Amino acid sequence: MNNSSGLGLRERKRARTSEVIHVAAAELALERGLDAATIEAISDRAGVSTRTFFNYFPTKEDAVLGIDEVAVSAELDKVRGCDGDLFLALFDLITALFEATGGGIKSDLKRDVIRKYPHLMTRQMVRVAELEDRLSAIVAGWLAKDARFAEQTEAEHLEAARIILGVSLATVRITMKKWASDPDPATGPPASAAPRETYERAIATLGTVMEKLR
Amino acid sequence: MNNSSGLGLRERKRARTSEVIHVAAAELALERGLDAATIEAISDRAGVSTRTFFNYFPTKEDAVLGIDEVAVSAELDKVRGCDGDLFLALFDLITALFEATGGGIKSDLKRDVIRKYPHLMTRQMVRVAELEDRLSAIVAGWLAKDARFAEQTEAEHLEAARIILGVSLATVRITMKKWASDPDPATGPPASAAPRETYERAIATLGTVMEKLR
DNA sequence: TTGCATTATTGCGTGCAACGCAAAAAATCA
DNA sequence: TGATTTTTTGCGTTGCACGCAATAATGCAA
Repeated sequence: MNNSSGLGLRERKRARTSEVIHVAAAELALERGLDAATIEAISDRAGVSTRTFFNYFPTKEDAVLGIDEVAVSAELDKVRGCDGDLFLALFDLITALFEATGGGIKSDLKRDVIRKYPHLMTRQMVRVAELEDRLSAIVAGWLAKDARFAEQTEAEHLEAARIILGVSLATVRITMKKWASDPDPATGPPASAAPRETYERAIATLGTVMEKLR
Repeated sequence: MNNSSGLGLRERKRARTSEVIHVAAAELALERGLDAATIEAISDRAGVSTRTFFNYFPTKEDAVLGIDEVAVSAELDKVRGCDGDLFLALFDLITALFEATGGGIKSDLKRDVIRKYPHLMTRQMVRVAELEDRLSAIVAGWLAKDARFAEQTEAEHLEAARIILGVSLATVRITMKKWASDPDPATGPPASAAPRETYERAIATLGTVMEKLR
């Protein structure tokens, strides 16, 4: 480790290659369509062999979305508290997982490609849902430190955490789908603010619905 | 239409073939594993060509689960009211979609195969989620006839319906996952009662959580 | 019952995804 | 520099998904 970033050359190069492949995949999907963006074409543009492609991404869709398993896992390992609203904290965590990879142009690309192929959002959600165990453990940790859940057992915390997580994921999915189907916001305001508010209102709606339906 | 079932011979034969393929797929998956249950092997056992396989199911997993698009659509077209608890009515609707196809041995097969390969449950949920628009329209209809939502606009009904649907799907998924990971219930009591109660308790938990977290 | 129209089945061929394996290339370290 | 470890790559294999056109089965009408 003789450099400034704390990462060896190998790791940096690996991250860079991952990004190159992702960008190639996403751009190709935007330019010529998802079907035409074949793995061979993506690999060509990225300047790697098709075999190397699979050393970085298990599926084409993962490459288009730029899902970097290592980065996602690292993001999960960050210790997070929950100071304010639990649902909002969870929203931030989930969206952080979406964008885990370091960023750069990627966010915009990802947004465009999901806009064009909304089913990728579902894919993305499924991927996050696969982290269910780790995520619900985090939420359970939050509950354990929350005075309002002090009287509950650890098992009950986990139970509640799973439900909260599932509900949040569903709500994020709805939120993002709406966001993706919206007409372009004219590149005006910070595009990332809107979904968070939409999500917040959706949770509020859920609150009143639960109240009325019991 | 000169028979008792109201279906022509063609339709009956089609339904039968669909079932034969599904059973072959599920049994093979149970006997030799999901990977070994190749489309060629399934088709062989079902006595059809591999090409015919794709005339009935778009993917191998759909065949294993026995997802009959026609039957699902028919199930959706049944008019359903919501007399009692809305969440429970939604649970019944969703699980009815799961089992849509007419049944027979299928339910047991399906249960076993999902037990063995839980990720198929996620697949199943994704399939149902693809019906989001039609399902949320149904729920919105229920809300429209509900006195407690009388003051809301149609758009608000649809908005709330989407959220309710998403939450229910998530909860069903959690419920079914738990059910699938449970040890065999010794073939004792009606196995279908348990998930419904588990779901009911989960919704109740969500209610108290929402109360505490606002 | 027979002939016609419709629909289903099948074989063939294509393209692509995914991955195992071992050789070659590159990066790290001593 | 030379040895070690990791990465990249080429090659080959298997299986999924489907288009197309020929063939077979079925339903319908005369």
